[in-house]
Amino acid sequence: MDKKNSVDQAVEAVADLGRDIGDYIREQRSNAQISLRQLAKLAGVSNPYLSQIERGLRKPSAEILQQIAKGLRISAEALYVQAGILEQRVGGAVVDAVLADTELTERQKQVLLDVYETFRRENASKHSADATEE
Amino acid sequence: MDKKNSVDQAVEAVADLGRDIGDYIREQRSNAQISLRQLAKLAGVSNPYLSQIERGLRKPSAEILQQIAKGLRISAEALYVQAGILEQRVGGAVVDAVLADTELTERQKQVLLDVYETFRRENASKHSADATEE
DNA sequence: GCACTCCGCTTGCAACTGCTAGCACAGGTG
DNA sequence: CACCTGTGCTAGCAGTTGCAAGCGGAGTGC
Repeated sequence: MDKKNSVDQAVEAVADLGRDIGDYIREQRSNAQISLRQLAKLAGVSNPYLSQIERGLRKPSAEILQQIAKGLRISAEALYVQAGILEQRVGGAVVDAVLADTELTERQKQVLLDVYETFRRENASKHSADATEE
Repeated sequence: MDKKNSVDQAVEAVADLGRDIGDYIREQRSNAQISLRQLAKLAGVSNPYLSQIERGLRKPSAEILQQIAKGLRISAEALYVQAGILEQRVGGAVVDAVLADTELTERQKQVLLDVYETFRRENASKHSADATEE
């Protein structure tokens, strides 16, 4: 019984993953205000396939994600993260990378990290404001 | 004739890509001094398939690469770069981290990377000036 | 000789990926 | 009305991916 529930949950989790990347792509496409066919053309993939991806029916390869990212004018990495291919390391991948960068002075590092934190704060408060309005 | 040569070259280029990741995996495995079967077991993929990958006969998905990376105890990103899924960007770690950060908008990412590149350019010219004095 | 373990590889197959042809619907034009 | 363009989706298919079963070879111990 417990094992069955565990398998069911795993299946649902996988299905959710497909929906995650599909929802994300649809959202970005909506933000860009282009139709499914337009994005498919920009990305160089077939529009039925893009439709299936958005609805979580198919799981695209990294190459297809790369093409979709190009069509959306966003980084492929962002799509990889949504697809679970690339890890989004919480709390500090950017911080770590900046601090470790030997081509920057310490002062420049601080400036960069200040800008980064400012952006993050802006996005966090905008996110809270959205939640408050709803 | 020209078109045929162009197609041939494209085919060879694709085959080379397969050999690139395959050679790289074999090399890492050799460094780790483990057999193909041992790595396959550690990675959780079938050993015939791993063999085919190493010989460039098959093109593994990102998920399989992730598993192989785990078995080799190396980062998945290193394999993605070899497979052409991920770009190895100049100034890599910072750029990669910024692009993959889902808490930033695409515009903020560009701003941050612009600042970063500006700093690096400053340091590069300062570095050249130092070299000239020496 | 035999049986066993390890090695890397071949083969055939099921499931999956990405595509083409085409559908139904909505809106606009003459 | 017919025709056109645009929209997102269905269905069937060819090619690809990843696997299991099994092979031949090498080495070891009885």
